[in-house]
Amino acid sequence: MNLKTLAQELGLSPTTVSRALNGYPEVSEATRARVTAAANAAHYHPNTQAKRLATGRAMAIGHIIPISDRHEIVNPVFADFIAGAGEVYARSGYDMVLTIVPDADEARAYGELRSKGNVDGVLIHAPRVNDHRITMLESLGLPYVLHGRISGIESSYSWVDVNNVRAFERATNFLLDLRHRRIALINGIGDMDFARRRRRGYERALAARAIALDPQLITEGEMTEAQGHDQARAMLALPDPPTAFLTASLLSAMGARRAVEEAGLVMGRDVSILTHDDELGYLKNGTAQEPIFTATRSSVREAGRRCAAMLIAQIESGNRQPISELMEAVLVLGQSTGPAPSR
Amino acid sequence: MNLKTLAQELGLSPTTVSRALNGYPEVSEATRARVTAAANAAHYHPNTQAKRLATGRAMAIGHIIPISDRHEIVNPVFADFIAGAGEVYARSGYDMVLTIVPDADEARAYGELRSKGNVDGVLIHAPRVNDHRITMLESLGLPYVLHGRISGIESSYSWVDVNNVRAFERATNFLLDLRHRRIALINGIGDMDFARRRRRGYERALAARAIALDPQLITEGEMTEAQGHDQARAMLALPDPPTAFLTASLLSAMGARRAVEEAGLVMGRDVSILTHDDELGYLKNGTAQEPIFTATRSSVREAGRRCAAMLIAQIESGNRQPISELMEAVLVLGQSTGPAPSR
DNA sequence: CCAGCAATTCAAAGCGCTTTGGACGGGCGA
DNA sequence: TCGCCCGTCCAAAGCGCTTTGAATTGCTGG
Repeated sequence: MNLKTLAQELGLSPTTVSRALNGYPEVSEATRARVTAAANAAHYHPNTQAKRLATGRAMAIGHIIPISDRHEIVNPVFADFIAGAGEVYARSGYDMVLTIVPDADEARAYGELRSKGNVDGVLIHAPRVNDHRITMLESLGLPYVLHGRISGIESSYSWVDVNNVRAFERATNFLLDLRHRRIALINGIGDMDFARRRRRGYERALAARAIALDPQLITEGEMTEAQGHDQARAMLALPDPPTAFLTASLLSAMGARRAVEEAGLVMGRDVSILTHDDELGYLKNGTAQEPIFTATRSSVREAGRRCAAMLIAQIESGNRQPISELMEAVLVLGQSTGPAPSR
Repeated sequence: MNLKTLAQELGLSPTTVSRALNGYPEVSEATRARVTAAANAAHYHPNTQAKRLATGRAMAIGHIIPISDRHEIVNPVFADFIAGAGEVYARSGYDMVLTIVPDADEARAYGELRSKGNVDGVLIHAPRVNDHRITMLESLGLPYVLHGRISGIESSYSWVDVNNVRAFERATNFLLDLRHRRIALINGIGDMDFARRRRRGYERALAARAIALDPQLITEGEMTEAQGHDQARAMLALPDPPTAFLTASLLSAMGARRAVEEAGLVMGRDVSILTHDDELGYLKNGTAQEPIFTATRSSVREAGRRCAAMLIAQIESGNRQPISELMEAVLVLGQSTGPAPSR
């Protein structure tokens, strides 16, 4: 079933049928009703490719996911982000096209996406410090929105991000208020921009109370259970071990908890753990009313929604002015933190 | 830059240029070389929409992801599966288009995908018992491959699946050989087909040794850390608690381990845990040489690759004969299992 | 030397839609 | 009554590619 035959059946021209279905005013309401009725009855949906070719709009948003041996971007956070963005795309009639590329080919992938014209814009994930993608996209002239920010870049660009500095500064202050002085940071991978910012918040809070940084208490890595466990265990074995851990993800926090328990200590009493919680769909921090871990909480799915909405707005308005949105994390109290044990 | 202008610059007709680039034989090697050189220099890539319209092939595979309040399909397993499939798509020149829909609209989404013609086929995730999607896709005439199987359906269809029955039968037998008699099953959601099959394997092994099923030792649910923890804790509090747990995912196993440790027991000595491990990229079961949990192991990413390859093969061959592939899980030995403690 | 053939190349139609520029007719004001 | 405008509809061009059918060229063999 296509436009032409539908038009023939109705005794109308394709022009009129097209206009009726797309809500143009130069068609009488009577025929519009007749046309929509017939279209529904015939389960007619205009061919996407033809529509795209005629309008020059791909009605699709690209996500490029680099895959490397070094580490995985296809992680749990990514899945939830995608889900949030996908909701918005679906509502707005956009397709989501995912491209998995070996990370050596990433730049080429953007260029091809552009020149093949199969997306109207792209969403950029997991920016690193001094990430080169922004300059590349600028030169391509392809609309984009960044999930996160890039510390090394001066020029302005569109982004949605959590206020990571503030979140981790508050978290650190919270632990300091509980009289913790040996606070460890189990961070995400060091050249990820969000990890850099979290560390900055942590350092700022310590500096404000004139507490010297102890490099032994700062680690980084892929945010897995094993990372949390191994790094926490190593730090607990130090001569002067930390009394509190700040972790970058729920998985790391779970690993840290295991290390704490293995050491015969009680979480929340002997050792406090405070983590960032992305509110992943399948990895809950207890219940909303009763969290297990005290956490800085910010929904990554919501971030996905906002990124998508922002990108679509940019595309449809044709506006190239960069816009941005900073989300604040809330600090929720769980059972994993308590006053520092007195020595 | 488009075909026409490229052809003009070369002093050739669009026909010839198109043929040169697409490898048709009726063009001399000399001009083909000249054309490809010019195309590369100009960074020319044929417009995807136009190509699709002209060829009638979308060069895209659809994944429909229903989203419900009840539970999340956007889970970690999904992310890894997607990554595997995406690798194959990228190599074969296909796009991956993800559609997120409220699960009430799922059927409609397939219909639209079909009639709008923006995919050449679809990959079906997470089949349930008596899943209706197969019959629907058959009637739509849209090529598909199923990741998993559907117990209630007699007709044949294309699928890739792990031999879940056998995996869990072997796992159960392994525990039985270690003299465990109270073996608990912490399963995935009950109406998921894979959960049903795993349970069948478990039941079959017990039946073979004439051990009665104890419904108190069988639970199901979303495979999260909390599920593993809560359900294991409840079972450990029974008058006659299990000495071994069989869990459906690494996350559940981690939860179960926590419950075991909270009860003052030692995993691998007092209580054994054996889990299924999907080999997720960011959720490793220790290292390959030294697993933490004894596990039935099968890479879901590899499953994604095989599903994608199978679907593309079907599409390109035009073959509508159902094909299928059964993957066997391997049983790897970790530190989480040991002989049943003597009473 | 020319018919016949293979190797190259091209013009033009077509994929299914949108959109521009008109055509047509009815109602209104002058 | 006539002219004009507005509401409604349509024919045809065009989006950028592929592909059919035909044209052109250069050779070969009789």
